[in-house]
Amino acid sequence: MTSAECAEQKPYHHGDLRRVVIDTALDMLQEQKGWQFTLREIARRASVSHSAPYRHFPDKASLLHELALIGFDRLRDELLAALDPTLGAPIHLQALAYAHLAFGTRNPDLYRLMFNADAGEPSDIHLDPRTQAPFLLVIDVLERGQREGTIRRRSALGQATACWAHLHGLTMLAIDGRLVPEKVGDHAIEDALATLFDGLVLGESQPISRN
Amino acid sequence: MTSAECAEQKPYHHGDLRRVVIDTALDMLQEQKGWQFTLREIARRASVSHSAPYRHFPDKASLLHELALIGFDRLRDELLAALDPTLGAPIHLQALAYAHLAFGTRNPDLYRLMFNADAGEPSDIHLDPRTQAPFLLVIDVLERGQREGTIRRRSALGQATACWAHLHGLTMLAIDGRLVPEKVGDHAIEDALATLFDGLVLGESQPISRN
DNA sequence: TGGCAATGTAGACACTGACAACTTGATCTG
DNA sequence: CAGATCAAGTTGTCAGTGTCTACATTGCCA
Repeated sequence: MTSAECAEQKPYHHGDLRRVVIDTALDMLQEQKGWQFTLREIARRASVSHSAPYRHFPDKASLLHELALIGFDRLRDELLAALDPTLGAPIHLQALAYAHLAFGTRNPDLYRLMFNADAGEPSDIHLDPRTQAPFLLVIDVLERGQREGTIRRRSALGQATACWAHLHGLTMLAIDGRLVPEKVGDHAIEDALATLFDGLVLGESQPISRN
Repeated sequence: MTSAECAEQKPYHHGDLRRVVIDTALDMLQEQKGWQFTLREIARRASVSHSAPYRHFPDKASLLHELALIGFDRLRDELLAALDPTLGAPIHLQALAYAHLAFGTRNPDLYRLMFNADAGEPSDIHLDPRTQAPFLLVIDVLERGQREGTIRRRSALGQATACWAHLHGLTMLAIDGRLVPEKVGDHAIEDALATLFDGLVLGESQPISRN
């Protein structure tokens, strides 16, 4: 029985505008190319005056900041969902890799927003624990693999950075349509991941390739 | 004896405006954060009317496109300068890696612009031969290394994609200030590259670490 | 009951990208 | 050498944007 039920005449106060602004912005990120959506368009879609969103976000940059943090939450959730403790570390890493790629491919503009740290903020976003969660996940799996003897013994932090960079780069290239088959082959992603795992996994246990 | 010499009163026609627009835009990319410079600011700096640049670029996106292509030219030049045919493939790759990183670090916003393919164009930029040149360089070195027996035998295309992704990701993370030591260790870049080379280089010849 | 703080509205300002119409001047042709 | 032509630069204009200020509405608490 919320007040939003009598849709005949909308009440003066929206009641849940902050959430609606965020949801609308996320929708527009999915639709549009680039995150050059406008606050006024968001207000229009929410049937609210053009400056109402400013009651909830001091400026556009802070909305972008919030969206990026939500993106990291979602990425962490999707990586968590891909975890299966019964599997060994190498397969585990592969599942994480494909989950990461899938997330980026499904939310290209949100993904770009998360990592660009543009939008005016001095990229202090990367110090937020919410952005660190996915990284810590990878470190855990690597350390477990080193204890199991399936992962090459090196600084897990360095290996995690390597995974992070590799996956991030691959995702960006995929998002930007840079992995066109004529240039990079038909199995670019699998091949690139194979080289990453060549550097991580001990022994000849090649990661299973997707078909 | 150009007409630009009598600076007392500037002539009606600038004479070299296209180049000046590009150079000014490149300057602003270096100064500012983000490529949200304005065409009008460029015109102001060039002491030219606000719509003069439109005689040389149909819109802002096409200027960004041109800037990105110039960026790829410069990246190719810097990678070429790092090449030394007397060296073996592994060291060679390491030199390319550091050159790539240096380029991105020195021109962060230009680098981001090159890869974002945002700005409205449908990312057809990646089909331009000018953007392919750096990629082909890496393939050459990898194929040579495979013939020499210093590089693991795999699809060179896939390995090149792996290098490309790894380097791109690492550069982006570095540019975005994501590799803060508290999170990722003091030797994040060296460590991450070590894992890449673990996956590429045959035998125990570890790449020389920078100190 | 009254007032206050949160939330929404209306209006304004400077700025931007883009377009149209006009001006200038070099260059080419008869 | 006169004059057309056309690239290149100018002013003016328009819709749209982010952001600020002043005002309106309303739920809630003393």
